[in-house]
Amino acid sequence: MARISFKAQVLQAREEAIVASVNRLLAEKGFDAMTVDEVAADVGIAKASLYKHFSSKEALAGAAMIKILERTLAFMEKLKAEHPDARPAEQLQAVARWTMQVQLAGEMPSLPAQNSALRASLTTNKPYLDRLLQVSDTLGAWIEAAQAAGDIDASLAPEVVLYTLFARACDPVLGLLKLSGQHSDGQIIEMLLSTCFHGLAGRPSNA
Amino acid sequence: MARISFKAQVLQAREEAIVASVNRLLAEKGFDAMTVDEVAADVGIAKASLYKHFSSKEALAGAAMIKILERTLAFMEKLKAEHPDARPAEQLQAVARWTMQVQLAGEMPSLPAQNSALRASLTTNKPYLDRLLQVSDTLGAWIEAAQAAGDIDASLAPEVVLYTLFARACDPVLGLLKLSGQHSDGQIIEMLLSTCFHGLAGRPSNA
DNA sequence: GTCTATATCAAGATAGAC
DNA sequence: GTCTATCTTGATATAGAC
Repeated sequence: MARISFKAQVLQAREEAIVASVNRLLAEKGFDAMTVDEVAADVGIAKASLYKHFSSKEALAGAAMIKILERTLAFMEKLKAEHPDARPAEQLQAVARWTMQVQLAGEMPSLPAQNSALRASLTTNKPYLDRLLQVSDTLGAWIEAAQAAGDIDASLAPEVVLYTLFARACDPVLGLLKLSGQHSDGQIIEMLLSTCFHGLAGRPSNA
Repeated sequence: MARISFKAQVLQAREEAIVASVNRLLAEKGFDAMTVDEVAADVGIAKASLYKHFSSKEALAGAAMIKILERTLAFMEKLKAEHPDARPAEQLQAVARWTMQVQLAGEMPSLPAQNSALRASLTTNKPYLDRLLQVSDTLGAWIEAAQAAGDIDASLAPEVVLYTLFARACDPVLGLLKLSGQHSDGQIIEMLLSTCFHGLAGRPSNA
């Protein structure tokens, strides 16, 4: 591992602090409501300094997305290592549970599906696209294996399953339930996991 | 029914045209990306004229939401009239299918969950709140009946089911699948309905 | 690379004539 | 109520000194 100068370490730490702030603000208010002034104030530096590190608001969001994708990849690697013999469907459920926990912790950045400037920026952000592809590939392999094993509905197109898992990772339902304050975090997660994998109808009882 | 002057009819027709434009733009680009200039241009009137009808951008969105809630209420009334003996779970599924069709038709306005100015405006918009409550009450009654009948998982809090149905009515997954172009509208709806009511795991086969 | 101060611009809202 | 022209604001981004 190459030695890194002290100066570079400070720089890197600053960038990590920026990304952490962006991540939190994206989770809390979303991309459109987040302002660059807020980010700068939160980090404790001047806005112009922010722009020395990241060239645009979109680049900030991209960095936050890269970070969460890397956390996701790390979690999936840990799953593979710790439960090498788990059924693919169990791995998928573990990932879904983890994304909900991240969401409950206020650490899941969620981007608007429709902002075109942001989309344009992300689709030319290679580091982001690489990690997105890597996450999709790992999940895709588990999905197909789970379908072959009969644990995930084989009549569903794999991309439907994949998109659904991504969508549930930032589903507004979780935030609404949390806001209503009538259930514990654990209850919320178990109910949403159940609706995700077994639907509103639930597992049929043997009547 | 009171007679309405010709002038008032023209006015009303104009307002309906405005709401229709807003509805389409909200469905297409979302609240934040929609501009009042666009709405005015789409309707074919000056922006200042728009503001004679609606006092703010938030009020425009409110009018569109009222419209879609009224369409929803009308659909549910029709369901009750035409299928008085249907199981509550079937009614719920029919509503979910209908909302997906509306979404596929590009007629489902979707508002950001986090925009605070918009939320503040809607929470003081009585006509909107009234209709929202009415829709929620009808759905809530069906949900509890379906749980009693064993067709909806009784271990789920009713509000989880309600929020989930609302969320699936503007789920981004549908738009993504439509965009990918690999499935017909009918296939998309059936797959998403299945994941909604029977989950990613699907109905267990009798192995 | 950090700061203060400023340019620039898009978009919500309004003035005032007709 | 409709228009054209304008006001105002908030937010992205940058200039230029240190």
